[in-house]
Amino acid sequence: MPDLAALELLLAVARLGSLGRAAREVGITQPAASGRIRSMERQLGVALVDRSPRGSRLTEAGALVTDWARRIVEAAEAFDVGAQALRDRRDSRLRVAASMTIAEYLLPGWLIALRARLPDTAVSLIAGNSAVVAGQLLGGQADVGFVEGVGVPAGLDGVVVAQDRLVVVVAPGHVWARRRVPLGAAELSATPLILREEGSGTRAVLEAALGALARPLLELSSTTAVKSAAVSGAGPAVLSELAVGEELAARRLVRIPVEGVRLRRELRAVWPVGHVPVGPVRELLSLTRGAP
Amino acid sequence: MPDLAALELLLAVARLGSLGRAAREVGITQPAASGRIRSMERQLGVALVDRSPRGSRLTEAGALVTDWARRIVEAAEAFDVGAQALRDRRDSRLRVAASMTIAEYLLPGWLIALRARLPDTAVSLIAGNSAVVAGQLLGGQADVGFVEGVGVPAGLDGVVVAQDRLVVVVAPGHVWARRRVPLGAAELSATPLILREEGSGTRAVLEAALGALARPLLELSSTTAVKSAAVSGAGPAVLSELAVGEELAARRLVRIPVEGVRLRRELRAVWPVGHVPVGPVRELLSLTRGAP
DNA sequence: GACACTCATAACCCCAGGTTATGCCCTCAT
DNA sequence: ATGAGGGCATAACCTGGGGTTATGAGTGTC
Repeated sequence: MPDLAALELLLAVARLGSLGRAAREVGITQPAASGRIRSMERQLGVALVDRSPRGSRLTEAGALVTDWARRIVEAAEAFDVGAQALRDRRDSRLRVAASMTIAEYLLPGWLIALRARLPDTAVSLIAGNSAVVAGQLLGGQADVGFVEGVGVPAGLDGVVVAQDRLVVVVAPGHVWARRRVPLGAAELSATPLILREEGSGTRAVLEAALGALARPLLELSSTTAVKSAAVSGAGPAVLSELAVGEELAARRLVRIPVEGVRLRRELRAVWPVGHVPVGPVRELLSLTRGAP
Repeated sequence: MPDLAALELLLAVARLGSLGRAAREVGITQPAASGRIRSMERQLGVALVDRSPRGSRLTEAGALVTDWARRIVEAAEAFDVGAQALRDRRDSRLRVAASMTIAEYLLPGWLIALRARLPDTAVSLIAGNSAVVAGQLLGGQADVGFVEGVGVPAGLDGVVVAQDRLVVVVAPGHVWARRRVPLGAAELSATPLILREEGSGTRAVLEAALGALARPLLELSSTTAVKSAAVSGAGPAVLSELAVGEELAARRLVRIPVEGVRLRRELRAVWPVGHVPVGPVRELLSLTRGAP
């Protein structure tokens, strides 16, 4: 498996049309770039770039590989911006406190977009539940927060920035994967499901929407664990749409349509009452408005 | 930036709850794993795992980082399975020929799923346009093909496995990003757009749906180039929904609803007339049925 | 024909990350 | 209590991948 730096180099070559220029962009010398690309081609067993005395162009296979690589590099960029926010807890100009779900799935994308607009704004991130977020804001340790669930914590103002829908998913092998009729509320509430433990946000929403729930098939302590169990065919699970996007795209999970149930919760940006968002906070909010 | 192997190690630690066991799983020794995690914590400036004499558990920050890391590793897995298919052109048991769009966006996911069901089936991939795919199939160099566009090439049978929708997108700063009324066909066809060059599949679909088109704002030669131009605010672009999923999620692009135009094309699995799909081909098709 | 650009090759060098060997800490069973 | 065993850290050592500089060869362009 080639490493991240090599993939970035490949993207640079694709964009700039020359090994040497790509090398300069990623901060290495031309022979180093030449060698890296070659060793990558050896690893993959396919020629990736056509060298010519007046530049380098991607081959067919190279274009394909590059597009796959781009996805890795983009995920790495999200990781990087998130990690940086986690690290820079000191004297950041924009301090964000966010719930886990938001920090995990939405924030990196927002931060990448924010960096495009305000490249020099250092951002710091603290992740925690609603109470933690409220505490950070009221204690003056954060400038803006993001929470999920019903209502705004006391002492805070807020706006809805996104909707989180819960979806019912099963592994592709499950009988439900073949059904074409939407699931009804009655049937859903009568079926044992894979769920988070009692008290979790998603479970609360589900219980509120359905009233009674059948005894869970499995109770697990993290979203990831629920997802893995569902992927491996243990049974149907109910999860945030945000959490299963990749799995649905890759067909590791299949979404089962549901009708007659309202499985949404609001994701809100919040700030202390009276603090009208200005500056970087305002900028960040303008990015999030209308997000999925 | 930590490297891929380190991220995989972190995921293993999260899953197994012990540095030593994680080390064994990824094929290194315990001190090596210990060192890698530590150097990663140094890089990120955050403690990721709580070591105790009876195992290691992720910290809060560690859980967040791990979830971000998981996305990178999953993208890398898709890369890997694709790259392997590209390499193993010799004596593979399942030879797939696919159009670029499908090879790029859908096939890796299918191959991961297929590997879960048939771990020992070597898959090879050839990417090309419809004519290439048809040639490969009729010449006996491929077992199954995937093509986009209207109709099935002569001599082949096929089924629709997915719909590809074209979407209108703009950068978040564009005026259209604020509009709430759907775009009409007339308005769309009167607006200069960023498009692929004449003759490309997506452009053909657009022209078929709209009749006349305004002179393009920009004509570029790859989907990626169109996307980059749109992201950097050059203007509205029309692209396959498959190509812009990430950008929409990360708010680098905003989708503009359109009404009164049918912007779809079918993605089909194809095979030589008479060759009823059996074995691995049948298995692969069962995975793709009903995909987005 | 000189220059400017491409890429490749060769010789050298360094350190990140691996290994083995060992010790400390804690828990649990005898 | 006391060893056995699992879990982690530290230390000393080794290796090779990937970097560097220096140079040459091919192709346009002025």
